[in-house]
Amino acid sequence: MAATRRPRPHSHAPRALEEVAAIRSHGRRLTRQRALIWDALVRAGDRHLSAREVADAVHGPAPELHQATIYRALDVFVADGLVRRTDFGDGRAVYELAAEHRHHHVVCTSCGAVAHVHDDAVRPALGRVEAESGFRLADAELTFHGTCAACGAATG
Amino acid sequence: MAATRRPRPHSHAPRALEEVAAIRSHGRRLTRQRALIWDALVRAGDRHLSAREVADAVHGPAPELHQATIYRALDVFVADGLVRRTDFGDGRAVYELAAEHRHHHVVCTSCGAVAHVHDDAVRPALGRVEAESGFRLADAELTFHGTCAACGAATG
DNA sequence: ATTTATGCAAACGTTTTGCATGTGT
DNA sequence: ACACATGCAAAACGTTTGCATAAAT
Repeated sequence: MAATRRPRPHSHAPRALEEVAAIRSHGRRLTRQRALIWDALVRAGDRHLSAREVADAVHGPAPELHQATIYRALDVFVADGLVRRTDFGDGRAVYELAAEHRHHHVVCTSCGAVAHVHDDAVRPALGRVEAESGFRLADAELTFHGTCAACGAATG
Repeated sequence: MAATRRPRPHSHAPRALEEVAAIRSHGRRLTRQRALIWDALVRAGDRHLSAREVADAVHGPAPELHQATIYRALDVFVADGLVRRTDFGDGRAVYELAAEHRHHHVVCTSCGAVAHVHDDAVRPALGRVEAESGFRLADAELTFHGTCAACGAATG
């Protein structure tokens, strides 16, 4: 399959030292693949990416980078607290840098659109839920499901 | 909502006419399989069941009842508004009668335990989220993720 | 040198689908 | 009689895993 694949000598944008440090934070090894995956998340900013979208972003520079490697890298990042994983519960799960501001999501059950919600709109409720359930929700992220304005107008 | 709210006996009574009517509500056909699946949900009360648990419950009386049929029946019930489906976002999805009181769930990310949360603990937040996002969350159900008391104690 | 990470393929569990047969209405 | 529902097997889906190889420390 891969005829001539030569290992690119450390490619394009100079990676910031802090990012390297972050990946290495828990004694992990800095590999070309992890750097690429990390870069994809950095470039995405506060737009979360699915595992598939990470693959798309990364397959330009490294077409042979396997999806399994992406899952493993993302798992590591999540385990190290560098990346946040959100499962929308409709078959989609997405990843974004933990450094982004904490926020919550609203997903349109009709068209799948996703919007962000500020934490302060939600925090008081978290306290009440903690009190009632005895669970700790310290850094909980919520995913709301509803109907977006566009779909509401169309259907309603 | 039913006009006459009879105190639901915990036991499973002979199939009530209202239940038959419910299944038929949208011109659906009342089949043996659907009746069994429905009964499983009724017997479960406010304990939600996974698709697999419905299968287990139903395979006593009808061992040949195929899992695909269960998914199709549950889809129909959900489409007709008789059953509520909740996807916990950790690979588990569960079903319960829509007639049960509306409530929300807290899932322990460590052990998977699930607790219920009353709607009034949460409703004010829903309004704020609606305002901020422009989404409509009328009958939204939330799934919170956190650490249950037992796991919190164990881990520190 | 040692340990960890990768590529690959294969396995996984859940859900969906095409099609022939069977059943409620 | 007819449309609809079922059983079955097979496929789709996203994700995980075992293992030999490769690369980072």
